[in-house]
Amino acid sequence: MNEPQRQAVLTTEGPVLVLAGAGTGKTAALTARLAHLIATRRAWPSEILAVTFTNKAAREMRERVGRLVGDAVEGMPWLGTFHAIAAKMLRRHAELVGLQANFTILDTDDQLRLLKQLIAAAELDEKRWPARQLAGLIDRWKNRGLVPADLDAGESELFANGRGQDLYRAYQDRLRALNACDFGDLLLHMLTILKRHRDVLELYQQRFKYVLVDEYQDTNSSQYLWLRLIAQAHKNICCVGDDDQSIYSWRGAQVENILKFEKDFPGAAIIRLEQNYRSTPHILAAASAVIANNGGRLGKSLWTERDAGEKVQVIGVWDGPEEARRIGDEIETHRLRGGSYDDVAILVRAQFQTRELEDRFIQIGLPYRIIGGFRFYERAEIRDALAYLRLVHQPSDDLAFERIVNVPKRGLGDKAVAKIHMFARASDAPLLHAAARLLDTDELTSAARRTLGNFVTDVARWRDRANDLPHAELARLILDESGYTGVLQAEKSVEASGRLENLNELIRAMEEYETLGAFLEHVSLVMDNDAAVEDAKVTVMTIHAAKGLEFDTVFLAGWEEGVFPSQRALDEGGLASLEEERRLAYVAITRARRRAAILHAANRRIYGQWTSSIPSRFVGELPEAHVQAESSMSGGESLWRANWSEHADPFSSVARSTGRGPGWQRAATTGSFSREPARVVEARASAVSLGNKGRSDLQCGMRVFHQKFGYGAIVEIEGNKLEIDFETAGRKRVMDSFVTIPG
DNA sequence: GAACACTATATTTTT
DNA sequence: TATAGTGTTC
Repeated sequence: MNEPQRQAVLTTEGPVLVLAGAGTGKTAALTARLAHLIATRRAWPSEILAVTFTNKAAREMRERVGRLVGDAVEGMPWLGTFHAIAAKMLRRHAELVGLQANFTILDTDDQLRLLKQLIAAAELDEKRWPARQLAGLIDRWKNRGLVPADLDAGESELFANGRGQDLYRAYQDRLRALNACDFGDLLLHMLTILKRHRDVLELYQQRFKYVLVDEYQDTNSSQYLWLRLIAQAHKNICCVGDDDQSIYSWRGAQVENILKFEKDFPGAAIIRLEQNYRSTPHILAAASAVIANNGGRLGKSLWTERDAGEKVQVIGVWDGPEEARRIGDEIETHRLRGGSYDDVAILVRAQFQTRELEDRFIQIGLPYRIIGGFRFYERAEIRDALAYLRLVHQPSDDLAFERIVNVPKRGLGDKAVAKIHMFARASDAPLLHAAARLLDTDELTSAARRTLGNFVTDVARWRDRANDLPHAELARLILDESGYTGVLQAEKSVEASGRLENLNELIRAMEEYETLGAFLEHVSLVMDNDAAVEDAKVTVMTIHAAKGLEFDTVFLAGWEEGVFPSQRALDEGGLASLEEERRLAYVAITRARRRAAILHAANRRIYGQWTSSIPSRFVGELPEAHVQAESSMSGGESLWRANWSEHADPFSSVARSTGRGPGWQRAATTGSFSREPARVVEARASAVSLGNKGRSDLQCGMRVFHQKFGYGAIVEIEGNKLEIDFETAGRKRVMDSFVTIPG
């Protein structure tokens, strides 16, 4: 351990802020600190609160602490994610916010369905006021620690002409009636309890002699308030983070939390971890130069003792497919030199960029894995199976009931369900109870009555069996008896067998848990499924997903204005977003141990439209001394320049009138464009916001004129890209907007 | 309730 | 371009 790391471990008393740059051995210091606290008997494992953001981080920390202190850890009951810990606490005090201890934790899908119902009930047009938007707003309010009563008119105004507050309140009432809460509530409810009930607050304040927070720059307001309350008594709080790696502000994270730590905890010790053990000097220099363009940083300067290694590569290519081809080639070369696929990651800004890579990798048979996208517990069949289990576990889980009452199809359509709803509302009972009672009436058709009767008795029987059957067995029984597996088996498609396989996997996963309740809790808090160790593969993922990881070789694809930095982020958040994008660039570069290659394409298909683009401003911010640039475009750099020459710029007239939101303007005037003439800045704005459709006046075989290459015949037309056999320059690919029809 | 046509829409994502 | 969600028809 180096000196600052030792300090981070040994400064046990009082508030401590550890500013840990990328790759500086943060986790090692953190786990050593925990082990130290335990080994020196400063606290029992149960007296330490250690929070992380992801399950993965929590798992890793638990393992590493275990390795240092052995079984004495006994699991550390209060080491976990914010949400897991808050859920654990909330189950003990649920009645203080009107919930029962066995409350359900809803996921986004349930949440959305519920909100849709509420929006419909409020007689609002779901088209005009989408549930997703309301979900987003409520989430943001919760992140900020705001309950419905805290909203002012301005906040409420953000949805459906001032009805935001009402809907938020209705949503919370509905959740309470369902004995459920969403993710945000886990923290928000605990916060409410800690504020209102001194005894509970003191209980936790006394218990936790030491508090440790990982990734502090990612905390949102409610997490921050929660922490501050709990740490107030002993004030032994150690927060670890890196303001330069704050990339989750869109999720409510407040970098300010880390920036104002000293104010919140006067006399705090500030420790900087700056020696980097991960990357080469070139990579570090590149990352540092980029991030230096941000204002308001706490400031760190990373250094390393490692040998220089290769410069950071910057590769310009013609279009997206070529980018994928190039990356594929590079990886094969790496492989031929004895490298492993596991060493390599390709990081992208947005999920859609993985498509082209995937296409290419399939084509050349390069083994890859794409991280992100659909997660195991989000698959429809898994959610259906879970809904059955939830309903058996908790008969008042109306959302589960609704989800599966007609899955598989049993002829209980909208009408039947609407009647059950009416009945439930009238008698203030859960849907399952209402359904049972409805059977005694003549409200339903005889067919519906019979099938609903079967369903209700099935559920009752499963509930009975829950007492004597192991829950994995129970799950199997339910899936069989409900006809769910039967339907899939009958289908005989590849997809159906995949689903059956997933269900088997689910049941296998259940076996690892003591009780059904414990399993369901795990599922709602841990949405990812531990992937089995596989063969060597290259990894494709978003930069967000790569945070905290490292790879020998990293390809950073799609560094173009509009893609990265994302135009949308710029439009919405202006300079603040630009800086967050820059932090994202910093995170991206610092993932690499030995080799980083940054790629940008001149043309890219976005939503099916060919779009011209220019290199990301972040490429311009890379320090020349540490970069090796090349361009593979036909015509080389000259064509590149030709694209933006005064004459050929197809956007020069449009740029002045369209395509610039207010956000962009702010970003454009404050960003660092010093290397480029002002006119190019405008071209940048337009290049990404204007799509190009292919021209209708061109045909194969036509003779056309090109500014740079002269006369030639069109060989091929693909969207707005042309392949032209030029009389003097040979075959080139050009954009159709650059050619004219002579005569 | 299945099959089809039409239309709106398109980041980042953990829990 | 692709897809999801909605509406229409039988």
